[in-house]
Formats: sequence, C-alpha cells, structure tokens
Amino acid sequence: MTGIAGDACPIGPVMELLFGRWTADVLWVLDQDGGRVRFGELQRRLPDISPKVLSHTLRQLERNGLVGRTHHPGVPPRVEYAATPLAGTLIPVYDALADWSRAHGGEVLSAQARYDAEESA
Amino acid sequence: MTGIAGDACPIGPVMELLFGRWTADVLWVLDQDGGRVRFGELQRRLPDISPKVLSHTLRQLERNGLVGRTHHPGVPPRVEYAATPLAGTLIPVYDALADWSRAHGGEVLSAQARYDAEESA
DNA sequence: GTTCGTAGTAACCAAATGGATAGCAATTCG
DNA sequence: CGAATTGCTATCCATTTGGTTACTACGAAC
Repeated sequence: MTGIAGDACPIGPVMELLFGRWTADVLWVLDQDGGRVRFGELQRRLPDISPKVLSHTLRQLERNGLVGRTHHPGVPPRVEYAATPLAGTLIPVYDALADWSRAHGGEVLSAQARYDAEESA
Repeated sequence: MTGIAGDACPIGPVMELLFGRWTADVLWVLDQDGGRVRFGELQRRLPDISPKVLSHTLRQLERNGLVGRTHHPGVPPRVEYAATPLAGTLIPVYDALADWSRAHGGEVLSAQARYDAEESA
C-alpha cells in the first residue's frame, strides 16, 4: 500500500502494520496475555508459526513500536516480549474490523457462494 | 489470515477483503465517484495499475459482493463497475483505519527511525 | 562427556503476488 | 484497406512472503 489514486487515500500507513500473515495473531496473543511473554511461549501458543517467521514478525512489530523486547542476558538466554501502549491504541481499529466481520461476514460468504455457483454453471 | 491462536481472533474474514495491493485504492475511486465507472476510466485514475491486476482486483471485489459489474454488449464493449451497498458498510472500518493513521502514524514513524538508528549504530 | 534448554539464525525452497508486454474480437471511421 | 476503440486475457518474469529443517552458543544438569 504505497501511493494512492491522485488524491490521497488515507489508510496507507496502517495497512503495512497490520498485515502480515501472523501480525495480528501475535499482537492478539500478546494482548490477551497482558504481561511479558517469552519467545518459546509464543511458539507454543501459535503452533503453526515457524521460528523464522515468528522472529521476523516480532522484529517488524518492534521496529514499528508495537512491541517491546527485553533481553535478559545469561544462559540459557531469556527474552520477553510485551505489547506497548501504542499497540493498545489499535484496539478501536481491531474492534471496527471485528464488528464488521460479525455484521457482514455472512453477506460476503453468500456473495462468494453466488458468484462461484454462476461461474461453474 | 486463517486460523488463529487457539481462541479465535475475530478479524480473519476482513483481512482477506481489504488487503491486496490495490483493493483499497479501487474501492476508494469507486466510492469517490459514486456512480458507475468503466474499466478504462479506472485505469486512468490509477495510473500505476496494470490491466491484469486491475481486472483481477475487480473480480475479487465482485466475488466478495463489494462491487457490481454491468456488461453492456456491443462493439466496442462497455463494462461498468460500481460499489455496492455492502461496500458502503465498510466506511466505518476505513474511518477507523484512517483515524488511527492520523493519530498515531507519526509515532510509528519515529519508532522506526529510532530502531533503524540503533541498528546502524 | 553427553545431553538439555533457549532464542534464535542460515540456507534453501515453494507459492503467491505483482508487473510488463502483446494481442484479440468486431465494428466503425478515415 | 488500415487504424482506432474497449475490455479484457495470455504469457512470461521478478519480487515478496511464507515455510522447513538444521544448526549454533553456552552453561547446567546427569
């Protein structure tokens, strides 16, 4: 989501934050837990994410100021992640998304069914 | 955005609707215009989109019930696209996204700058 | 000495996404 | 005859994204 149709479509910046395959999921877990969560714990809670993708997602979120990372040196290593206050401000956005899903998700599904039926006909 | 962390994160369905490289842009143009817009007109208003991607995006939107397509047969062909009422219901969602961008976009940018500065240091 | 646990990274691969270019169908206009 | 118009599709290629597996460092515990 970069440039927009002449006059600016004002949602560009958010899109890049919210949309990776796992971005919302990680934020969701972090938010649900509230406190600090370790890497391994995140892996356990998101069983289908690979370590590579998890660490990549976390670094993105960290760069965008949405999660904080605390590294306690020692052996074995220990790193904790937590949602920042800035991440908290996204709640209305997620709410709007969730509300819409609840209210209109069914219409989308039936539109798809209709379309697919016509296609195969 | 498919499965979610054990308990369901409720924004899955929307994500797939709103996030293609051009999805929001097309919807934006269609909404701004209000009326029916022809394929070529869309191309003109979105100078950087290729015809392949535009037609793909439109078919997606049509399948999801967010745009209607009217084909007037004849030569040369004539096809008009218009946002559906369902697309109108997305307005609060886009508003939430835009509001957040306006309110917190700057914080993200400075978080990024901070992060990048530390990285290169 | 071997194994365990932690938080990753490295190397490599597969699929999806996006983009550039060319062309077609069919009629009208010069 | 040849060009122009319109809404695409076909082909091919580049980039991005996601995924899998293996591996490391380092001390502690067995």
